[in-house]
Amino acid sequence: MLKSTALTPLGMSALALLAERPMHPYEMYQLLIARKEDRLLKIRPGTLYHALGRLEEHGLVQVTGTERQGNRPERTSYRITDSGSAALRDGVRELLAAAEPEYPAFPLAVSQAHNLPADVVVEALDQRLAGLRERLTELQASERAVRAKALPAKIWVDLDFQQTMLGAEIAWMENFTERISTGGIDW
Amino acid sequence: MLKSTALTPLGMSALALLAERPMHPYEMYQLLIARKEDRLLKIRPGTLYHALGRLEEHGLVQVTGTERQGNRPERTSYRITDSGSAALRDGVRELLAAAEPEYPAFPLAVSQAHNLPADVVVEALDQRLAGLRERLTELQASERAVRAKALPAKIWVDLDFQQTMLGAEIAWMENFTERISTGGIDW
DNA sequence: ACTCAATTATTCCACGTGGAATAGTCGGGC
DNA sequence: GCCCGACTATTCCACGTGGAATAATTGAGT
Repeated sequence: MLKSTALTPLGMSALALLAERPMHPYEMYQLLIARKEDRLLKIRPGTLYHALGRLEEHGLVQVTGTERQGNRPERTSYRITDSGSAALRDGVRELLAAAEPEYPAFPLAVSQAHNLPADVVVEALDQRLAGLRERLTELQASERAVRAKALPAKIWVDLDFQQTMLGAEIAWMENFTERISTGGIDW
Repeated sequence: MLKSTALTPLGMSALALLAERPMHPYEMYQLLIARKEDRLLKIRPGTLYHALGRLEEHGLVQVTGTERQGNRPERTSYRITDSGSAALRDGVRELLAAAEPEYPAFPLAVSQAHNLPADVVVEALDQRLAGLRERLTELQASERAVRAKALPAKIWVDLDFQQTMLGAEIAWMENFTERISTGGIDW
C-alpha cells in the first residue's frame, strides 16, 4: 500500500467511522454532524463521496453492496479493509507526531495590521474577540454535556485542548488591544 | 468590485508587496522568502503566478510591462490598482475580525488518539513536542534579531502572537502526556 | 387534502494549491 | 577552460475542496 498517500482529515474520520461498522456516505455525514465532529473538520457531503472514492482506490475500504429505498438514489455502503485499519492507526500516529507548521490566517492578518490605522485594528479585534468568546462558551457547554454523560475522558480530550488554545488566543488579544489603545505599542 | 471574492492569504501578501512598489512575481517570491514570511503562509512560486493572474482578472493589479534579460524567460511586472489598495485594506480588516474557526489537524488527531495504545500516543506526542520546542526556539531567535534592528514593534507583533500560541500548545501537551503516563487519564 | 420546507442521497463543476517540468544562466571548483 | 549545481523565471497538470444542481420523499402547518 506504499504509505505514500497520506490521509486527508475527512478520509481519516471516514475510516474511523467504518472501523466501527459498515455504512454509506450519507450515514457518515449524519453521524459526524450528530457527534459535532464539525468542530474538528469541515464536513461537506460532496467532499465525503470523493473521499470514499479515493479510499476505495487505495484499497482502504471496499463496497459491500448497494441498495435502494423506493425511488431514492442508490446507496452504496462501504466497509473498512485490513490495510484500511492499518492506515488509520498509522495516520493518527503520524498526525499526533507531526510538527510541521500549519498556516492559520490570523497571524498573517496580524502581520499586515500595520497597514491599517490603530482604531480600525482595535475595532476589528474587538469583533473577533466577541466571536472567540462565544466559541469558548460553546466548548464549555459541550464539555459539561459530555461530563454529565460520564463518558471516558479519553473520548473528549480534544475539547480540553481546544479550550486551552482558545483561551490563550483570547488572552493575547485582550493584552494586544490594550497595548494598542493605550499607546503601549505605537502605531 | 463586488467584494464577493475574498483574497487568499497569498493574494493578500502579494498585494501588500505591490503596495510597496511594482515588481514581478519571482521578485515577490524572493522578497517573501528573504523576509521569512514563509512562517505565516505557504509560499510556492507556481501558486504565486496563479494568484497574480487572479488578482489581475479582478482588477486589483495591472501589468506594467514585460522585459527580457538575455535569453531568460520574459518577466511580467505588476503594479497595484486603486481598487487593489482598497481590497487589501478590506481584506486585512476582515481577516482580523473573522471569528470563523479554522481547522488545524492536531485536534482531530487528539480526538482520534483513543484508537491507539497509550504508549504509542505518548511516544508520538514526545516527537511532536520536540518539533514544537524547536520551532519556539527559532521564533525566539527571530525576535531577538528584529529587536536588535530596532524596527517598530508593530512590524513584528505576529512573532509575539505565534510564540504565545506555541507556548500554550507545548504546555498543554506536557500536561497531557504526563496525565496519560501516570494514569491520570485512563486509557 | 395540499403545499412548502427540510431531509435524503448523490453527482458534478470551478477553483486554488502544490509539485513537477522546463530551460536558460551564473558562479565555483578542478 | 569546463562542468556541475544552484538560481532565475515561468508554465502546466493532478489533486482535494466546496458549493451548486438534482431529484425524490417525508413532515409540518393550514
